[in-house]
Parts: sequence; C-alpha cells; structure tokens
Amino acid sequence: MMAGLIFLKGSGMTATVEGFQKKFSYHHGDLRECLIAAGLHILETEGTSKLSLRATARATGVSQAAPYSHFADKEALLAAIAETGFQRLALQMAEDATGVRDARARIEKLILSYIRFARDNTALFQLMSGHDIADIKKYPTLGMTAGKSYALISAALTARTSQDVETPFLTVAIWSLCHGLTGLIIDGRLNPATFGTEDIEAFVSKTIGVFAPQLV
Amino acid sequence: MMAGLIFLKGSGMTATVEGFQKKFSYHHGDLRECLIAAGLHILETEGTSKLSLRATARATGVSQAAPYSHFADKEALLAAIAETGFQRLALQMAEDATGVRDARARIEKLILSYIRFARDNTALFQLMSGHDIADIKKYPTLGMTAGKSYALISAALTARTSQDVETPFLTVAIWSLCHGLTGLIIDGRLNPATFGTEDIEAFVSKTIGVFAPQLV
DNA sequence: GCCGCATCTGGACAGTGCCAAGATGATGGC
DNA sequence: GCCATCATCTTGGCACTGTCCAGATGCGGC
Repeated sequence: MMAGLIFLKGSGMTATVEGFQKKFSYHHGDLRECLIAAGLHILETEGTSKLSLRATARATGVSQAAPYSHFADKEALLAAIAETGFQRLALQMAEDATGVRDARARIEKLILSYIRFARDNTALFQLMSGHDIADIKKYPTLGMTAGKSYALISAALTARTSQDVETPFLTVAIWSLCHGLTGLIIDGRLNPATFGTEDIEAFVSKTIGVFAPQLV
Repeated sequence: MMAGLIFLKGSGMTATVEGFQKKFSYHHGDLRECLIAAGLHILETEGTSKLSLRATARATGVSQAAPYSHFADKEALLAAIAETGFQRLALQMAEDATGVRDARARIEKLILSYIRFARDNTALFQLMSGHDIADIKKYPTLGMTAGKSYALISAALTARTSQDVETPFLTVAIWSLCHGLTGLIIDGRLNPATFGTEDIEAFVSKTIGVFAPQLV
C-alpha cells in the first residue's frame, strides 16, 4: 500500500519539482497524468479486476468524483492507459530492432519485442488488445498510437526486395501472425512438446519461416 | 422485456417438455442450462455490459443467489456461455466446409465461416476470445471445446500434399491469420480502400494467397 | 413416510460507476 | 489590487453489482 502514496497529491515528481508544479499545479498538480500512472500501477500490481476509477482516485489521494473532471467515464481512463501502453510498445519495438536492416531479421526482432512486451505487461497488454474499450473510434488518439507498431511492421516489409505479394496483404498476414502468436503464448495454449516454446526465439523464427519465400 | 419470459421457470422448452422435466426438473427444471440460455440472450440483445449474474437470474425468474448452486462465480457462468459459443462455432465451421476437399479451398471456407460467426455473434465472440475468463485452465471442458475449431484447421492442413513446412507451424500461422483477420475486421481497423473489405470472400482469398506455396 | 441433501430464497455487505450541488482556488479583465 | 469566472475538486447519494449466510423447500433413496 506504500506504493500508492507515490501518486498522492503534493508528493511525487510532478508535484514536487517546482517548475513543473508552477506550470501545471492547480488543486492537485497534474491529476490527469497521475491518474493514468496510478492506473498503470494498479494494473501491474493488482490486475485488471482491481482497476477501478475509485481505486485510482484513492491511490492519487483525491476524491472519488475527481477523475470525472478529466475523463468522461471509466472507459476514457482505460483508453488513456491503453494509449500510454501502445506508446511504450512502439518505443520498445523500435529500440529492439534498431540497426537490423534485413527484412526477415527485422520482422523477427519486431515480433519478439511484441511478445516480450505482452509477457512483461500482461494485464496492460490485455487491456490494449481486449474489448474493454467498446469502440476505438471514440478515442482517435488511441487509434493513432495503436497504429505505430503496425506501421513498424509495415515499413519493415516495404523494405524487402521481392514484391511478388502485395505488401498490404503481407503486412496484414504478418501482423495477424504476430498478434495471434502472442495471444497463444500468453494464454499458454501452445503445447511446449510439439512447438518447443521454451525457446521463444527459435519458435518464432521457425513459425515465421512459413512466410520464408515472401520475406526475401 | 417480453423475451426475458422465455426463461421463466415453468415455461420454456426445457420445462414444458414432459420427459425433460421429469428427468431434470427439481425446483426450477434445468436451471443451469436456462441460465446459460438467458446469458446468451442478454449478450445478443443488450451487450456484454448488461450481462450480470443478477440479470440472468432475473431473466430466468429465480432469485439472485440461485445461480450459485450451479456456478461457483460469475466467471464460471461466462465460461459455460463461452463454451456453448465454441460448440456452435465448430459446428458452423464444419457445416460450411462440408464436401470441400481441396486444402486451400477448405481453409478458405473455414476462415470465412469463422469470420461470419464473429460478425453474427460479436458479443459472444468477444467473450470467447477476450480475457474476461482469467485462466482457461480452470475450465478444462472450455479448452477442449475451444480446440475443436483449431482441430478443423489443423486437419485440413495435414491433408495437403506438399509437406515442405511442418504442419504444426503452418497450423499456428494459419490459425493466427484467421484469428487476427477476424479481430481486425470486427473492430473495423482495415481501411476498405486499400483492402477492399466490402467483398470479404475476395479479401480473405487474397490474404490467404500469401501462404499460397504452402497450401498445395 | 421420513430423512438427507441439493436447490432455491431473502436479506445483507462491500464495492462499483456515475451524478448533482456546492466549495475552492487559479486566472484574465478591470 | 480586486473581482467575477470557470475549471477543478469534495461530499453525499443512487442504483447496481458479486458474493455470502441463514433458513425454507422439496425431490430421491431408504
């Protein structure tokens, strides 16, 4: 419970750093960002079921109704949390694949990074890929940010030399593979005996191998 | 609200059919199945957010605590509903692909059937593929039933002639494609302009084309 | 016919999302 | 410097949820 104090008003980075406080501080400081941070923290430590508007408000040290000044409803908070998740995901994928130019190797790195993210941030990933947010179109920035990781894969594919398969369709296929594999892995639905999933890198490499002719 | 009456105790098929009632009727008749049916109905007509234990109990005409005689908690009810969903899905897929022997044509039919199911039963499909059920391992029969559609695809692939790619890996790839495509479609994330998604059959066929060499 | 036990009821508790009315305090115009 | 404005936040409350408990109910085996 100590950890919750991180987000208390008056404490925490955003509120203690003088300049920051002057710029953003109102009653709380920067409640919106703090609520998102608190939400992420609850998600990581206690799981989706414990992530409520009231709990985030509590962790931030404000009243239960305070979040409504920044989010229309619970879904809007979830969307904001998911968005920072997509931001982090895209960042991590880009980092993990820096310098790798060969199309197939790059795709492999990107997918492995995607899988690693999902494993390291399962609850967050499930929020991002699940259906807790009814229609994404209500949150345009979410859609934009979510598109970044897709764009990374798409870009890696346009870079390949042979173009016998139209890139958009190959992208959709690879993307589905990436997403589908991840789901199967984090849900533990792949029999380790037949797939050798204890060595993820080898497994992914072999599965991508199905596309081998297209990834020249 | 009229429709809710379908599930009232003493009415409805399971309770009025004499033999059925004699065999199963207790206080209610066959509460377990009725609750599942009611849950499915609520899911279809009012959406996931309205699907609560209490609502299903209400629709069935029993007290709020009655479901606990048949389900340990809400998740258990969801699991049972999801399971009948998987049952229906596998049935539909098998029907839609009857008689089609050619590997590629059969795969195509199976995937189209999968997509059609997801479109026709969106809320149910999201329950089946989402993360509302925390870990599937708690519901062994769910896992079994969910595996049926996977098995259909797997079987279709072992039937192909060329075996230059190991079947399990190709199955995982095709399965991911199937699942991923469906998600992209029902979430409306595919730009119709670039993909021509208004003609689903053509779109799916073209996307599967990425695997063409492996589907001989 | 009676007893055991699965089944179902009524009531209760803590927790939730959301809302309305009011307090609070920063900010721009004077 | 002061004041009105308005976003921000609080308090209290409503309806709903999942879950539990003590007790009523009634079917099946004896």
